[in-house]
Amino acid sequence: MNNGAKEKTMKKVDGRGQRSEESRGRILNSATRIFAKKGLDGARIDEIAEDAGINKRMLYHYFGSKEDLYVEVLRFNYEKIYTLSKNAFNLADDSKENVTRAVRAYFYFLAKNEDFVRLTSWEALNGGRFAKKVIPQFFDLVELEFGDIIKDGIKRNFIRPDTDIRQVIVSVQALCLVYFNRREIVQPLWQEDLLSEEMLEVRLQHILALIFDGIFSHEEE
Amino acid sequence: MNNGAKEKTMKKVDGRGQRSEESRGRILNSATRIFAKKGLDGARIDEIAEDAGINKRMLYHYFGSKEDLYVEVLRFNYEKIYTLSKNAFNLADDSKENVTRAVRAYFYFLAKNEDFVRLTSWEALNGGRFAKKVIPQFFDLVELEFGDIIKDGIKRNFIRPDTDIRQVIVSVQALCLVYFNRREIVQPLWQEDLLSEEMLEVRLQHILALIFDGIFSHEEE
DNA sequence: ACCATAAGTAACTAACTGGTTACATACTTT
DNA sequence: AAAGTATGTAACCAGTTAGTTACTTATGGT
Repeated sequence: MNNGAKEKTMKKVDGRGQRSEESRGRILNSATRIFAKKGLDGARIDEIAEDAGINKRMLYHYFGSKEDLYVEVLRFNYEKIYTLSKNAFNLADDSKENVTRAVRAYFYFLAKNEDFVRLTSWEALNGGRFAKKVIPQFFDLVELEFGDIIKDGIKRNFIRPDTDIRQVIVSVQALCLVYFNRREIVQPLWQEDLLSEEMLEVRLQHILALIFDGIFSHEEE
Repeated sequence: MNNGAKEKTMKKVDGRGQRSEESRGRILNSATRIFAKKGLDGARIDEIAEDAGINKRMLYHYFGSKEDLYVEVLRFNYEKIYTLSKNAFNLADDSKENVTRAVRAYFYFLAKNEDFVRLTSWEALNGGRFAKKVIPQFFDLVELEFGDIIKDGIKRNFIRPDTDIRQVIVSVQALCLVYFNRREIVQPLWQEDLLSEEMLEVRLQHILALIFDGIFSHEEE
């Protein structure tokens, strides 16, 4: 419904159409930040409108309702990681390199998109009620691409044949996500900046070491 | 403040004192369930009061405010895992057995206390703002005990000496937590009951395999 | 029996929230 | 320039929420 109106205004390159697109964009960005920070319940429409420098009337004009806006925010952000998986998850000859690159890409994507981490965390807590409405393939897509990398690794005998791919995918997600998800709780205990270049790399190397020595075939034991 | 009133009523074994303790307990249980399900913002005081079969007036009498009740709920639930770490985290001679037992205890505690998983997840999303107020040692305690197990493993040469203990603790938490945290999102994709005895054991064994082959010294590679 | 107090009830309020409406202005097309 | 539409504003509404108040009932000590 909003998409229809959007397209109609889109064809105007200048003037009102452009301004409406700008407004939509500003709302989406503000809403992303505020929904990420406070969740669907905690976020206030008035706050989003004010932050976007737009009137509440216009916000409802563009997005219909709070929940609809929230869903649009999810779509807007999920598209980012969808793009990531299409670009960074390639199948080369070196299995170890494939996994490393995919995990690194995923890890640094999360590091640089805290809003995304938080949005998905809120979603997890309400059972993916809204995420399901938007791009239901999303979760699959990234996982499928990563799954292919693992499968290929098994075929090439770099990864143990009895590896449970689904479990590995959940584990990789877990190892990356929780670091950012619980950052604010861990930070005061560690007394270090978990987002510094060094600490990020330490964490990533730890994750890779854990994964590889777990899933790669060993000669011994 | 409430503790004072509580103690005063406690000394009566029967009658008013007992009933007030019962009421407090019922409120705490209802609040745990509802806060876990909907979070601090989503939960409604009226809903909690009704669920506890008590008047809202009394709820405020016992707990002062919504936030105070929330904090009490956190304390009430954190004490459970504190007890766990004291009972299940023992140092025996077999390092592998120590780690296995601790991880298993932690994993099954989470499996059987979904409210706890959700409460801590909500807390992670608001930066542990309220958790910090209650038992600030909590997070440390479990981690310290587990850290000791790892340290002991290193001393006994079962675990690589260059192991970053903090990273391992976060990773263990991650591998266990995310399975339950994202259960509702993973479930429709896997089309299996993630909480069935079999699936729980599959996940636990996967976690243990991943951890051990990561942190235990190998002869090769 | 009586009284002080704890436990409980229901109705209320002041503030706030998501959502709406009546109205004004700016821009584009013809 | 007229007309139509996109964009914007502010006041408003109905429902909800956390928290309160005035009042009643039950209990235990004396």
